[in-house]
Amino acid sequence: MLKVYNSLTQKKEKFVPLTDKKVRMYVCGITAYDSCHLGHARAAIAFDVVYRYLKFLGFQVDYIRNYTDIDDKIINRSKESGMPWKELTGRYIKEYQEDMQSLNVLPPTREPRATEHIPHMTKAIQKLIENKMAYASQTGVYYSVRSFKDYGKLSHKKIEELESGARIEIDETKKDPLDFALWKKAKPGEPEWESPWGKGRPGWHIECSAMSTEYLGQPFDIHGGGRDLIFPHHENEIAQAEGACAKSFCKYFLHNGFVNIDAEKMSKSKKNFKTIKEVIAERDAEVVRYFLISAHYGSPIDFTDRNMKDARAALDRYYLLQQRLSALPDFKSSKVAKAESGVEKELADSLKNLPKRFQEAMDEDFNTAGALGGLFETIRLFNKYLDSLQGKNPPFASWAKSEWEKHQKVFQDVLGVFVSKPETYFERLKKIHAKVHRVDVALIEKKIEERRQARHAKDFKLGDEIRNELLKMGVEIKDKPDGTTEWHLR
RNA sequence: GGCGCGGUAGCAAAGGGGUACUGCAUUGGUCUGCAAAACCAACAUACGCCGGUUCGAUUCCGGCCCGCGCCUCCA
Repeated sequence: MLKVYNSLTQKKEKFVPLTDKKVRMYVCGITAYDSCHLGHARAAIAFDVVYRYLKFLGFQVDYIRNYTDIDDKIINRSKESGMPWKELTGRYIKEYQEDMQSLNVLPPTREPRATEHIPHMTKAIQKLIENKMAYASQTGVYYSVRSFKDYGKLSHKKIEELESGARIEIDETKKDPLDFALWKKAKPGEPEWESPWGKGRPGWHIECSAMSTEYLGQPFDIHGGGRDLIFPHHENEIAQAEGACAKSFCKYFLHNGFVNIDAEKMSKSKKNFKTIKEVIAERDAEVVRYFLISAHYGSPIDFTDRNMKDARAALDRYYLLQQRLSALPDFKSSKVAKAESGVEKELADSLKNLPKRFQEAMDEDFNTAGALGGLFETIRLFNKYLDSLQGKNPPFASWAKSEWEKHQKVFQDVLGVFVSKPETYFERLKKIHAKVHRVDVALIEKKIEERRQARHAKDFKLGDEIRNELLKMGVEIKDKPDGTTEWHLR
């Protein structure tokens, strides 16, 4: 039974979709005016895992993730750069999609853009005006926050408290400082669309309530996004959707935690961000994805060199086992091989329990960290078994391998990691690290060849000297039984 | 000031009323010409502090301290 932490109720609740076997989910995407950073990657991956797990559970999932392709930041950036807004947003949407592909994030069912849904938004605004929840002024149309009695139910804030803390805004024709814009009238030279209140553009919040309800209906099941969107963005979406048609907006609100740098939130305004492209180039996309799912999606996660190295080490451990396993014969028989020795029984049990343990963890609000814990326990036992193998009971060996591979499929499908061939993975990392640490691969290989010759001539002293020399360069070597030597960078 | 999230070993991170999944690091060992990898063993006098409930709490309740976040755009 899947349970999810619902920000609305502040509790972990049983997940029961509104329509049997169907899940309708909307996640706030990006504002396309600049390159995306790790924080955006985290949100995307968090909900990608939600999407994948729901599908794994057999739900038919309708997953919408939007692009904000018009707003003040876009207009400003367009002015600064001289690039037309449409070209600008097109460029960054494309870049985002490339980033998502490298991170193995599945495309949602639909990725609507705000500017393609202006008529729906104006219709929604009209409805709000009719319901006396909104009013037009000289500068645009505003939502009257006080007219919505449930305002604050998501962020658990009270209007009076907001009032006292509200910052003073200049040049507003709002009736109340808390009211927010549904429609902004265009200033000369700004992008504009027709509306009953004059040419202009939609406010930020209306796009999400309009597009989500257009594609998913009202109410729908899951609304996701970063924690920073709880207020005011999601709070305002609720006010708009429920103010317009007196039906509940969405059943479960899920929010992901931030990526921190030095224990502080990564963000554009603090200028302490790392773009997705940068991090992928420096540490590998699969390592980045592993890192981001190694903690629960709702908690903060600290981006540090050490944490990234740990993530890489864990993934290395996984692929090292895969490499060992490739030497085992494939499973041919249809009969389940019997575990004989103690280690075999231990491994067989662990393999048997792995899917259960995986699902139990994932059922607890998508606990990816817990799921990985179970996997690594099996990895340890598999290594132990392989160490004690000595060619006994080969049917069990190949059966265990096939069981393992069967379960890997689930991890790959749901978590989106462990998807490479071991050789490809190590090759990729070798290249990245050689580049990042500026080491000369040709030189390393030359040294290794020198060492091979020295060892062949039984000159172990020279061989060890070369090995130490390489170690000083950060190169670690591994002599394989077949006489070849592998290397990797520390 | 209001609201929210969190504080688990050297680091990271699960768990959860009956004495702690996992990854990295450290120490000793097995293996290896030596290494590396792997495996074995050791490593938290009990999970921020103080009270309460309980036969029993790190896990529940209350208070406190500390960190982070939102209250302006933000994944």
